[in-house]
Amino acid sequence: MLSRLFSEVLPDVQRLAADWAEGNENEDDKDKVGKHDPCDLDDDDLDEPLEGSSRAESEMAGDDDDDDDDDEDDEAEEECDDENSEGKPKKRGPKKRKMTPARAERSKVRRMKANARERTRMHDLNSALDNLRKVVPCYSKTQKLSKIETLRLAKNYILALGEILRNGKRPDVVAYVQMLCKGLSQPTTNLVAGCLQLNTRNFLTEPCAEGARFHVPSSPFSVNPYSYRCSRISSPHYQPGAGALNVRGHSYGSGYEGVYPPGGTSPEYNSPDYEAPHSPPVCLNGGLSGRQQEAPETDRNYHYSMHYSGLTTSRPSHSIPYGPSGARSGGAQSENIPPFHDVHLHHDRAPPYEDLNAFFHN
DNA sequence: TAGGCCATCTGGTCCT
DNA sequence: AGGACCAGATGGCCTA
Repeated sequence: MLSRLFSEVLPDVQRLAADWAEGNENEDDKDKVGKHDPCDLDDDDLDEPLEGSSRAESEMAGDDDDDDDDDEDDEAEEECDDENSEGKPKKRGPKKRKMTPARAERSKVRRMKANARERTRMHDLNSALDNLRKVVPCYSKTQKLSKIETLRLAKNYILALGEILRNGKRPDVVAYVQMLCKGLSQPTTNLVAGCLQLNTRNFLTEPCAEGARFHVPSSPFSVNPYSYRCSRISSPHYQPGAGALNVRGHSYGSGYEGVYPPGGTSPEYNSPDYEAPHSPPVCLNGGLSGRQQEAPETDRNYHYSMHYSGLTTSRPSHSIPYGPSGARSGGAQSENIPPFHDVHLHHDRAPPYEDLNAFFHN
């Protein structure tokens, strides 16, 4: 793309540079305009066909003439003055400028450069959005949240974390899910809720033998799409290629219709086909990270071992209504969940939130 | 086929 | 003046 751009633009630029070097008072341009009275430019002048111009190019040439080639404009104005000095009344109002081939060419080059910049800008913006996707509670490399859903979820996520910090206590999972899903589309709501519900159940029901090492004791709402994915794959209901999540296309797999209630009423929804183990951001003890993507793999693993090893399983001390989701289906789900160390080893998220971590350990 | 999402082009506006 | 930013238009792709 860029090479094509350069190959197209560079010759023009070089030619323009050469034109410029020949002098601003390029007589060629004057000659080309010569048949027109510069002071009598009207719409017809702007409509003159441009060689090889598309509709866009024609429009571009027609409306870009207001800010380029002032030298030529000055020339035109000078000629106008000359004419006026001969007695003709001076025309008022904005002057319409002749779109000479050279001017059109320059305009074209400028437009192409602007397009390239705009593309780059949008790519940067999309990169930032991708980074944001990685730090919101649900992330998949293959099934991306839409832009708008990413932003909504991120906003809710920030608000939810702020709420947690403000209250200074572990959140109610149901309320947390509701807060997180506020304003999200139904598919995204299902996705997020599903992630949270399952992970909650996982953490609460995982045997201590396995969970002792990797449990997040004080994180009642740990979100880990990877375990989400694993639960699906390991589920007896899982069929490769069937019912895969498609956030963008809003296909979330059979049995995953409608909003998954915060209480968790679906004993066996088909988990979305998450492939990327990237997002445990709601795991305040170990998974919240905004910079992990820059961290090398070794650093990430280091962070995880820092946070997960040696932790002991403990239920949240206050009455969190895990009941419906956790109690009703947690056991069945957890049977199919691989040990969390399988998850975290694939995790590329470093948890640099020691402060927050410490806060929730107190 | 309709609808959602996206990339790109484009012109306008604002800022440096 | 040039670049950044923005929003509208357009067309492609994908899924239900």
